[in-house]
Amino acid sequence: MNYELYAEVIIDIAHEKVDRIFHYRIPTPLQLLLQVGMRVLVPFGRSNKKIEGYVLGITDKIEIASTKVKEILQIIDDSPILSEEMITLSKWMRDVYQCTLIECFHCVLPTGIQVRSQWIIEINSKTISSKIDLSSHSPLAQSVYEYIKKEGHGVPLKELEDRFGNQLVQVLYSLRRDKILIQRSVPQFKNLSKKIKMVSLISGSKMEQVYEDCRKKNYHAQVRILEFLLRNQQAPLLDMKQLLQVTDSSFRSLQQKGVLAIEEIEVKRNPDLGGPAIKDEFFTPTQEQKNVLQYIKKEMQTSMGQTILLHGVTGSGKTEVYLQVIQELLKEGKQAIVLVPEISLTPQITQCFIQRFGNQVAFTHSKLSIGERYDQWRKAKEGEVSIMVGPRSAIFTPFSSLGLVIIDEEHETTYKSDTTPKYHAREIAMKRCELSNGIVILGSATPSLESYFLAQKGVYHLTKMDHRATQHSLPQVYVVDMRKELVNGNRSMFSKDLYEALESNLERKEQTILFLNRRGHSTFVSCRSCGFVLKCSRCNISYTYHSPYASLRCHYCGEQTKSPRICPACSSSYIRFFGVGTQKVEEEVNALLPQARTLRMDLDTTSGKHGHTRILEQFYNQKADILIGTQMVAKGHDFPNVTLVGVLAADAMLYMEDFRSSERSFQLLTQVAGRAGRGDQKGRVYIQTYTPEHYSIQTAQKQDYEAFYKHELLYRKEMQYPPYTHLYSILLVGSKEKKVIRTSFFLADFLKSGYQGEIFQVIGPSPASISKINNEYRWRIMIKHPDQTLLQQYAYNRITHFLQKNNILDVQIYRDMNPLVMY
DNA sequence: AGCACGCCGACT
DNA sequence: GTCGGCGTGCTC
Repeated sequence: MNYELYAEVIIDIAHEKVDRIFHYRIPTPLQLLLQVGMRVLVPFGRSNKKIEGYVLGITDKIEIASTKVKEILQIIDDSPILSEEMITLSKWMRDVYQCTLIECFHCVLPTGIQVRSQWIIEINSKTISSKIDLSSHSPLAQSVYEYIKKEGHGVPLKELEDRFGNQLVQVLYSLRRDKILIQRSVPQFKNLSKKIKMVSLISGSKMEQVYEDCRKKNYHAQVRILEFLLRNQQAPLLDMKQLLQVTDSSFRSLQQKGVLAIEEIEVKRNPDLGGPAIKDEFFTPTQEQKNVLQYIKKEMQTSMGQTILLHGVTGSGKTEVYLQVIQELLKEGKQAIVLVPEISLTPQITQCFIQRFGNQVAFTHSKLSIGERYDQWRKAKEGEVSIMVGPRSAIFTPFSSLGLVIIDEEHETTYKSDTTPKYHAREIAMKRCELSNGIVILGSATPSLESYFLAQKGVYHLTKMDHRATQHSLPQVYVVDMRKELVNGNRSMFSKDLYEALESNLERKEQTILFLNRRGHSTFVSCRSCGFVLKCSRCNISYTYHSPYASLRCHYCGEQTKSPRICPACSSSYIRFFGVGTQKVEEEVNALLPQARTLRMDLDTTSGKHGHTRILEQFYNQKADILIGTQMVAKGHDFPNVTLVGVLAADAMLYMEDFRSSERSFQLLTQVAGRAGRGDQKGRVYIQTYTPEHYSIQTAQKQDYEAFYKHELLYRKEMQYPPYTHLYSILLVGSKEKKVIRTSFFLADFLKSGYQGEIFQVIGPSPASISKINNEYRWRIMIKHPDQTLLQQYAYNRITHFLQKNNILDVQIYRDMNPLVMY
């Protein structure tokens, strides 16, 4: 049977205009091999550039002229990279997040596998050299030609561009038109898998002879190798060299004698988790945990596709519940994904899973290399593991029968992607579990308002744990009014109470965490003479002063300059530093309590692969008394000897222009407070604030989620914010300010005038809260409507229409359904 | 997106 | 009269 078959291919170019199926003829030898979900290499466009594509279907009829159809060049992998389920999920994502299908594929697949091709320019061998006439070409063309000729082979276009500058394009065009040069597209395949050399014996009678021979001649190294292999059959070459203290030459000579084989085999990497080692304890569940477990197990059997919100106070032992639920799930031969905000910050929870389930667990995190992550992904795909622990992106782990997704600390904003598609891991989890009949467990001590609201309405099922699993109750929380400290003449960053607590904690040899949500030394630098504030030249944001090297840094674009001694505006020398950051806190602690050993943990001290681990390990092993840090110290750590937590400036995030700022503050305060008193001693928490009456602080002090929830919900209802409505955010970005502004107004008017019947509230345009980043101006438009689907559709239709009608140049338009952070 | 081709102004 | 700028349109 020999008839034409065509593949329906999505081309790997992220643009709406090519976000559709292209047909390619399947060459006969590939017809039996090609499957849906595979990657193929295809020629694309007028220049037949070799581009990778994804096969979404195989068909025998096409509606376009068959003369236009090109042929698949080759299959890239030996099996489909996308399962049917992942294709379905990607298509759903494309519709919901309003992006291209290829962007969804990139999101669903591990990074670094993409095949990109390079242009190679070479001399056209079909043109006889005597006939080449360069006289009509420019001198530049002649030197380009000479250069390629001298190289003797094709030269990458990039190399020519670097060498000959921007006039090259025209020159190449005319040389190619005259058939003197040709360009060739060369794909660059990446090999992410790791190969190691494996040594093994070749069985046969020769072996004994060689062994005896080596012994007689006192070839100790070779004897050791042979004896080792007789015991172990095979082993990695590198390990053997180290273990037996032998060199390559011994292996080579054994290889020559024909008794030893060295072959390259593919291995999957086992990355380091890092973090302090913890002891494995199997907890007998408390009564509360038992109840929750029973509840979840019942749900697992009866209501598939369900989402359960597990609201458990800090220290209530959610991890143990997760572990036992998974235990149950594994019995059924299903797999689980466990999402955590960021593993390199909290390796402990991951360790719990590894200790309990051993090599059935794979994990990923941001500090793994691309190859390491790729191997973890393949372990899941090939069924070697049943549990994946990781951040947001781990939600796309390719398990074949996903039974459970756990999202720990579900309120964390890191679960929302900040690049297209702007998905929330919770939404993906729910969709995947709908497709595979699994259940989702959202766990948090401080659930997001949206989730709790849905749980109250019965959309999610709610289950609670109100008590700590250890014998000790929640820590005692004190709110300190910093206004009174000021009145009493205390101008230091520590209140009297916190300072005394710090001192006594030091004496008792108990540990302390000091939390401040700002890194650097001083948060802004200004001139006291003229009021000039030093700002980043590329961003509309003030510089942060960093004390080592007296540098000014922009926390948005990373720009760094030396701190000036005189004011750039008025030349006075009254440059002063304001606002406290973690560096300054550390300095102050060292000055006031010189006997205290301090550690600082923020973005500046945690660079490198094991940056976090080093600090956490030191603190865990009590090599320091006080840990000073930003957000990262607040999250999920378990330090039994910490009995005191100080929050230096609780107001810092309370008054940002984001309707979620109260919620963020409450969550953060509750989480930090939860770090205290996790061991045998009762914990104390001091919250320093200038607005002690604020409900976020009041409710956090009492650790009263319900009270906070009720108060915040009223505010949201009054202001018509989520969860009572949905927001659609449009961000316009470009380097030409006037164009960005004009387009913003134009688009806003277009959105305001487009609806019939339904009313869509359009807010803006207005400058984004950071109105310039990296020399790009940012404006924002919001649309509000209570119905998410209607809002989504309206925004999509109007924007699409707008883009069709107007040719928008120099302005990028980013959209986000229900943004979590207001930029 | 990324490429090729086309149409127009600033030069020999 | 040509070179080289960018605008325009297409991609199985």
